Amino acid sequence: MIVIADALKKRGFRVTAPRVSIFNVLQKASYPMSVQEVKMGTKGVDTVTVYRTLEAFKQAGLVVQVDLQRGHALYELKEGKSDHHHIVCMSCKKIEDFTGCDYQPIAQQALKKSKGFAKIISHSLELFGLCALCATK
Amino acid sequence: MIVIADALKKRGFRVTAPRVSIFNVLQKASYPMSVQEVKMGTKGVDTVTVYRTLEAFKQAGLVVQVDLQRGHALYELKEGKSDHHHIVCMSCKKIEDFTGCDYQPIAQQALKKSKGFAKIISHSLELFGLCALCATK
DNA sequence: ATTCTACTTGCAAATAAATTGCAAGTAGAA
DNA sequence: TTCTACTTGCAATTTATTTGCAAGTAGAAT
Repeated sequence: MIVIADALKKRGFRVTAPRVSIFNVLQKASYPMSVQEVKMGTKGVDTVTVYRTLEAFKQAGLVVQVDLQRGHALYELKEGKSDHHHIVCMSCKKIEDFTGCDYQPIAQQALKKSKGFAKIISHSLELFGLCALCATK
Repeated sequence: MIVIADALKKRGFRVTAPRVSIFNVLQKASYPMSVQEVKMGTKGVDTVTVYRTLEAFKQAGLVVQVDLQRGHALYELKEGKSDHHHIVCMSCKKIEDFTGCDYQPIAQQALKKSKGFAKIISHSLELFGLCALCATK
């Protein structure tokens, strides 16, 4: 359990109401959220502030951006469950987490074979398919 | 080498100038392109047509959408090199391909462990890091 | 070759996503 | 308590994507 104020201070962020609120919203979420959803979750934080805060949190490594081929980005706390990814139903958009992405060897090999890359910092991996319900339709 | 007209007909698409043009642009590209880039590559195809065509090609399995955490989607031909992915420089945006993503076991295991998914159709995997040049700055 | 129709396209306009500038507000160091 | 650099909200842009519709046309049928 991350103590919000500490997490913010540790990274040089000021502890402000909008940031705490956004952090809390993300912490309660059980799936990656859109900017709009995060905004709804707070009480009155401006959309722009949500954008800026999520971007800052992302830079700081507090938050991860998730792209699920929708028209907009999603965000979730990195928190403890560091290296999990998502299975997404292409029909109903349901999202489930999965773990067991052993990407280190893949990343290392890719790095070695690459022509001009020095280091890998993060990765994204998402699976797209059909949930049991949508598969029968 | 895909014969454009055949590829289109085989999937029930009419062979039209915009489609052939868009296909050609993608075929010449050495990296995933944005809608705007594709449009620039053609001579006068409307932006909306590019959107619609890319979406149709994607549904048909001709084209793959790539999300690199920019504000917009990128597209590239699926073509022969089926299962390649990208290493992206977070600083200068340089893109390089890599292969060797053995995702089948990961996908199978994720599917098995999942609560309600029936099948996996596609996946995305991107590596984010720094190229040699940007890493020194 | 001509006809006909369903599929396509371009244009205009709407909707949605993300960014920028700036003045006012405030957390936290001094 | 003071002061300043960091933050925020609001307005306005810019960029991305979608939708409606009339006009155009590929390709099947004749």
